[in-house]
Amino acid sequence: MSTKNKILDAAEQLFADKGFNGTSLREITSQAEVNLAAVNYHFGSKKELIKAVMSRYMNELSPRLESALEAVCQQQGQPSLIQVFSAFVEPLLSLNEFQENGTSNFLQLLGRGYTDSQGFLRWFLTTQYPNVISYFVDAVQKAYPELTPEDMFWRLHFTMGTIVFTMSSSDALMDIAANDFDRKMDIGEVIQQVIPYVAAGVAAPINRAD
Amino acid sequence: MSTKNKILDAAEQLFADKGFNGTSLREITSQAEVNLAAVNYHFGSKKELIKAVMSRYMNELSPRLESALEAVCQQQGQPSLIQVFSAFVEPLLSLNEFQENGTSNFLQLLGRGYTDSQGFLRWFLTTQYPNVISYFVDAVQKAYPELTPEDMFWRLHFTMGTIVFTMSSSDALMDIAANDFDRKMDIGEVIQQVIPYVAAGVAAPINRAD
DNA sequence: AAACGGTTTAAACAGATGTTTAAAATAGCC
DNA sequence: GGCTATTTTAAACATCTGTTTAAACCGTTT
Repeated sequence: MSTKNKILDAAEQLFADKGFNGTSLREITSQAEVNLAAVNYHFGSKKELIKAVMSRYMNELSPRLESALEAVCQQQGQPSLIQVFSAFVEPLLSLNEFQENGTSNFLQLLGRGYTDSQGFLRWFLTTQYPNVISYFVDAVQKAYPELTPEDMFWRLHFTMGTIVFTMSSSDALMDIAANDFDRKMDIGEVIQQVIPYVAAGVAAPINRAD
Repeated sequence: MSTKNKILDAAEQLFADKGFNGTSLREITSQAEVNLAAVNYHFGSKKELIKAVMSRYMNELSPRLESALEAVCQQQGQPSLIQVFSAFVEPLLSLNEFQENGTSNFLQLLGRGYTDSQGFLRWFLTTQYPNVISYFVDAVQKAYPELTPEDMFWRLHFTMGTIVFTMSSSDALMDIAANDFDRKMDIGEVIQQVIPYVAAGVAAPINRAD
């Protein structure tokens, strides 16, 4: 395994667990068993390392996501919102073959990126991977044509929030659920739990009474 | 204004903007125009300061929240989920009279607390203010009796996630909305937008097919 | 006026942070 | 083997972190 990949793997795990600000380069390099200076040699800076960790996942995920959403859009008849959201499941779960804890790590990183470091990661994702977003918007548009662009905007961000936030604390939540309900869930089951919720949320009737 | 309150005000604003880890005591004390050592003198440590900032809001909010939820529970007839969630609106908006940007700041702080510092704030809130949560669970239970405790657990956390996550990036989202749709919203309108979404999410049909 | 408790202050503390340096080690190539 | 370019290494860098210290300050009480 190359030094570069050892750093990426260690950084990914630590970033997911403790956030970007909460993880030092020394923690990363000692877990990766490489020299401290290797990060700046291979990546230039900590900020570039964060981008590299996210890019590795996005480059794996975004083509699968785009084709899955495309398939839903192009199937004959109007797709349901459940179908649109379900299109995410397989690509997301496939990250587990790409990397250990891949699905969970990626979603946690996404959550971190929205709140840590003044949202520069949100800028990075929306500018670097605009296709995923526009494909998704098209799919939802087809499934729920009555939704105005403005309502769509908000509901997509609510959805993003639900997913990302849930996943960023999914480990803690799964622990609680295991204790309280005696049922051990994996990340796939949590995703299955959240889909009806977000689908119903997006499909909620529009309240123009106010 | 006392030194203690000057620190609390400055810390609140900075914590909301940049997170707990992302804000140093020197930033806080220089914005508050007090000496650096004042934080440790008055609060003991940074961690205690964080608790104090949150407590100031929770002590203001939780009695209002409890009585609002109690009122919804005790009204005759079965309350709707929209009513349950709407019970949060007035208490939350009342924070704006208590403090400038109070509503927005508090919700952002809540969002920070879930992801920053390994969730110690989640522990703090659930142990220090269990009444708010149990009142809320009761109210939802009444509004949607078919929901099993396990599904309830997940959907309440999805809801928490939606709210908190949306609000923690509400400033950025409101900016985008103002640009794209030429409509300036305030925090109250965002809350009104999110209520149908979370109400429909919690009310979603249970999928036991898997 | 003196003594006192509470508060503020400047300074220093020890440790952690991201980054840079220059020498050492390693690899690939003629 | 000898040369070159890439990579690794230990050490130092300057800066920032939360916290502590001890002296100074202030209003109150004796």
